Amino acid sequence: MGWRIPQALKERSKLSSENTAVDLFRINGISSTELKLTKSEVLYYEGDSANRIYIVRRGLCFTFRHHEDGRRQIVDLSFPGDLVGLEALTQDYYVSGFTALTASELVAYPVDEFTSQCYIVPELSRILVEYISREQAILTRRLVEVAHSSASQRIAHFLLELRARALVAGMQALALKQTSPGREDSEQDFCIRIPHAVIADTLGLSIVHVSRTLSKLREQGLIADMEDGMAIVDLPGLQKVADWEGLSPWFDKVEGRETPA
Amino acid sequence: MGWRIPQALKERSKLSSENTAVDLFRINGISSTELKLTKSEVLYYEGDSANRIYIVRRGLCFTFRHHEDGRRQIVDLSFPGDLVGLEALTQDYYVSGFTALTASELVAYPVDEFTSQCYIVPELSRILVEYISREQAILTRRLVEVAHSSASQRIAHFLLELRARALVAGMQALALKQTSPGREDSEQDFCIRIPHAVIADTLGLSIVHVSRTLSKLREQGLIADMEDGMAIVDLPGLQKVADWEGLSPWFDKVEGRETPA
DNA sequence: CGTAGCCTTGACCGACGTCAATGATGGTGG
DNA sequence: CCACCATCATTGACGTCGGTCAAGGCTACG
Repeated sequence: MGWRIPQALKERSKLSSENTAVDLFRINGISSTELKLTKSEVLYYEGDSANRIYIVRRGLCFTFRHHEDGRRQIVDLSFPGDLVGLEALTQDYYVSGFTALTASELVAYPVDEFTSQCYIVPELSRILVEYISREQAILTRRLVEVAHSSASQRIAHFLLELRARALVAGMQALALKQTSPGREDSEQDFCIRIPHAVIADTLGLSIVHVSRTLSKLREQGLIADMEDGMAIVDLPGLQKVADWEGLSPWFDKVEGRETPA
Repeated sequence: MGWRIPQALKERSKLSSENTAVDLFRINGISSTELKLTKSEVLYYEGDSANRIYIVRRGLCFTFRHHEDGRRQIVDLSFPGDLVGLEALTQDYYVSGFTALTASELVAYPVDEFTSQCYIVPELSRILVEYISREQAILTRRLVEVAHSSASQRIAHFLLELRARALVAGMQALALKQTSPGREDSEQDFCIRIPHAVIADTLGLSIVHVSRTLSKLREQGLIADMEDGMAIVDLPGLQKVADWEGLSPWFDKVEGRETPA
């Protein structure tokens, strides 16, 4: 029952598109509306009629659903550049709600204008498929994580994902600031400020346990409290705990035994 | 903190396409190859180079990934009519593996032929987006489920999902047969035969606990052992335990309180 | 008859949830 | 400037759901 090393796995997608979604929508004459959300403001709820698609320009938001017991599951965070509300393409009502974690700016596109174009313009189809696939990869990953990992692993992974996505989105830090200018990725790294409740609801843990687990990571010297949030102090160490493989969900180890059905 | 009743929620997708995927692919001249899988045969592993897309014609299969500790997570089951391996559209290597639960027949399409067409032919784009969205809905749902539900709820829900998807796919039962001809949905209903290990790996539970939980459901008179698998005896009862809302993930109750960030 | 899967059951234990009390912080209005 | 309150974080005590280990049974199959 050994580990089989697959071919080298590439980070980049086959379908890299040069234009951003925003550009594409503009080029194709889809009308846009700017809008702002204040912290904690809800853009739409589960069950609201779905008639718009959005792109986040600034700020940090998230998509959520509610369990019947009233508890909240955060399905995914949205960073600047992310597409939001794609459910509107295939459904009449949103299945998830969407709200702002920090004050945010979005652009809204009417979905009917969108659908009339999106299947005709190859570029748009492509960006859609690509984007939904990416979302799906993140979701799948999170599913595996929530189903099989310990609290420390989940949290470590979550912090790394936050960092990676924020960097991709061009944020130097998360609703916050960089610790000391000039540092890159050595001991003291990235600074994160986010309520424990958000971590808990994303990873399916209780707030209390998130607090305890963060304390443990702190004791282990992996993260530290800064004046404006927590910082990743030992990036390699945290990556080891989280079994980090990069933002893309590629595996660098694959089990090669016969798979019992 | 009351429940807000949203607008009536519809089951149907906005983008209902009359042609099946198989028809569409044929019409657009994409070359196809038939292939068979024996029980437990693996079609591809995580890390294999991704150059084909498949459609399941007969049998029951599933997509899996491995956790670094060697444990298996089943990401989704595939029923006849389901598209498989769409990761090939956006990535060079499969991120998940795919294998047959029962002897199965598939059709394979080369992905390069596919990509040259799929963004140009609106019908194809549409079916893609629609399909991936559907997959994503199931995934999201499962995430919420795994994160927040008890073992009985997860299992009850899983059984109902199996039943619903099998019926959609036109299977009268699951690798099996209908119990007594003439019954519809009264006391004795649908018959399911599936290894406990599959349930466990799908829902993130141990085999032992799956066994225990099924026993409990049996004691409660919700399911029963038949000579060729288990049958759902009390459908409404099971739906109540699972908090079943139908195959589509629409909520019929939405919490309307302000959402704390 | 022996072996290999798969299911079941019991004993035990640990990770995580719940409840509750206490602090730290920061914004707001008087 | 301070009192007040809301939000968020922390910590302890305690309970439980579900994992692990191990043994035993059932069926299928060579």
